[in-house]
Amino acid sequence: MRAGADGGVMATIYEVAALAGVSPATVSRVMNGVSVSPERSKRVREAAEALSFRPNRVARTLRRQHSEVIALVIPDIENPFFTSMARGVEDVAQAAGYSVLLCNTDDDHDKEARYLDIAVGANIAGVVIAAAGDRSDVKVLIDRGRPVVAVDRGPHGFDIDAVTVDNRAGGRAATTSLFDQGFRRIACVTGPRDVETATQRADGWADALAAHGGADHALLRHANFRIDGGEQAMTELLDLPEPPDAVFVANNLMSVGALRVLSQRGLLPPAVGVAMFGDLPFMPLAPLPITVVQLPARLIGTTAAGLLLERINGDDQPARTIVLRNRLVQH
Amino acid sequence: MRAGADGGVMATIYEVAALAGVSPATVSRVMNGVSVSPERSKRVREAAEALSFRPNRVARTLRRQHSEVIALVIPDIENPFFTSMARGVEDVAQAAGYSVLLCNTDDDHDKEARYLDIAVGANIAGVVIAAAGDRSDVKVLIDRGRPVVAVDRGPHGFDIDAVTVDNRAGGRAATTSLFDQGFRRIACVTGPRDVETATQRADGWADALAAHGGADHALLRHANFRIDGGEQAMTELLDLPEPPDAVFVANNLMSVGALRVLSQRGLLPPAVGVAMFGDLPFMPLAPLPITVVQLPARLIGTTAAGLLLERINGDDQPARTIVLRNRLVQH
DNA sequence: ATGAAAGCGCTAACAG
DNA sequence: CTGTTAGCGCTTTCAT
Repeated sequence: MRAGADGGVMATIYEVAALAGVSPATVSRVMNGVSVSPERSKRVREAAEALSFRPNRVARTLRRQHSEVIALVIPDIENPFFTSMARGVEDVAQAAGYSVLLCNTDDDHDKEARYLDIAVGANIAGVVIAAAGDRSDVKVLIDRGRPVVAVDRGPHGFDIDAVTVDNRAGGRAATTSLFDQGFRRIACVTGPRDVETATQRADGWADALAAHGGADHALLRHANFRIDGGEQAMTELLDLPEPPDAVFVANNLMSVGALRVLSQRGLLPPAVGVAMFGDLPFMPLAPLPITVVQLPARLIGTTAAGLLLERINGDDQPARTIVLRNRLVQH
Repeated sequence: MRAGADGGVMATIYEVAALAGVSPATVSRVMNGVSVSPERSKRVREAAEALSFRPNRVARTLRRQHSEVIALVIPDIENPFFTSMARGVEDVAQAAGYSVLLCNTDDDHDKEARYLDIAVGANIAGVVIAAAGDRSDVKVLIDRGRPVVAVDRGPHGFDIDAVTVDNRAGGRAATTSLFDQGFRRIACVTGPRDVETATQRADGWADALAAHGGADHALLRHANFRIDGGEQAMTELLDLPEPPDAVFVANNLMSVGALRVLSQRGLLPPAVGVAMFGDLPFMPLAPLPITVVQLPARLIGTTAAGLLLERINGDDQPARTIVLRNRLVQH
């Protein structure tokens, strides 16, 4: 036994082989379930147990040129939408014997690029990515033949698998619902201009109002996709000379912010119309009368991980885009 | 260039060396910031750029016996407390050039053990772990000299660094606050018996009531640390012949469940007293009159990651336990 | 079914 | 400062 980095010990396949009186190749075969005589197999297993041998995955990866790790690249690990998705990815990956390397990009293209470089260098089997923006560059992976699946938002200009929802239709449905409830000055709080889900959802809002004299673009706000973004945008809207009587908020966290502001001003639904894209997480109270476009976050994750595993296993059919259904719910 | 796993190409240090007209060792030195003549250094950099070379971290790790990856082992990635913590860990790790391998154990000891085995085999530099239970076994890591830092809950019987909060004092303070508000039949909903944070917080509850005739243990409930656990326990309590007039709930998600049940029955605070351990995440409304023991989740993460990095860098002073302050807030 | 041996890409002595 | 070389631990032909 040799000393490990910090004085620990790491039994190798050679030591197991020596103890079991077989060759290293035989140990390798046993560890990988390749046919070995029962008698030797037993000796190997006992020797491995005795030495508390753990196969060195680093060496294996170097040799096989392929690791059992996938990377999950998301912009905000504190957003419940992405954690649900992460959970879905993790479940599927784990069941297939893969680990998940978590990459929180914070919507920062540099951080994202750095992570993708690491993924390449680590011989990652594949990547599920919710891109920081339209122009995220997954070329470094594609060039090396690593499969990539886009979720939620797609990096443009790459012909890769994607799992999304119909953002525009969702925005339209939510807004239409507000209109049907009798609201007429319907505002929209959406995300950054360079995030395609944000613009699509806002387009849906505009669509819905087009039939009724058109959307008033003074009532459109772009904010970050966080709570403070929602607070700020909602405050601005309420301070307008002619404030809206309803609002469609294009993501879950901004909805929290918007509702906080409304709540502070005593303007809770149904006094004012509220529709939101994505579920309000951890709502502790009996439901407010709010219109919600429910996103199948976990399903997005499991679906994406499934596609990725197929690609990892050699599937090379043309790129697919899977559009998952979002359900409109009236609380 | 050789074919990669899926037909991609991966330039090696040898190819860069050949193109730059230097030895592989020189390329390695350039990539690692070891002194090399400026002229050669430039040639190497250009060659690397031209071949879009990415150093193979797998090979490096095999050689160095040490990777720049730490594992974060948590029971529930969908719990905002752990995601905040994860965020803290990730920030510090990333700043120090480390990546984070996310391990979601789902409170399952087998899953946890499997992940720890993987961590060992992957030559992980260290582990931050919120153990699935008291008896989580990090021996496999300790034996090999890999540093481990416990957060939130500590696996017992190991002399390792830990970052915690004072659970008992928090439980006591929250309960005392309810008593001071005039409530007299104060129930407690806490987590599983084999999770030390759960029992400690319940002990705090018992402490607080000891001075006033003692706690009524018919009002104590153990549930899982999830929303449904809180719902179930709260329902049971309210259905008691003599229901409580207040409740101390020992974690954030169970509080959501408890409040949902209360809300459904029209029993919102201040009609009934509510105190909780951990912040209510994403509260969309103006604050209810609730007593909250605020946990510095992110700080726990950054602190733990800091300790871990110190250990990775060779610090071998005796194990430390850092107890972070939790603040009592009246909303 | 089993063993011998080469080599995955990199780093770190060691020698110059 | 620079090149040569020997592995890190494992898998996988290729023989046997």
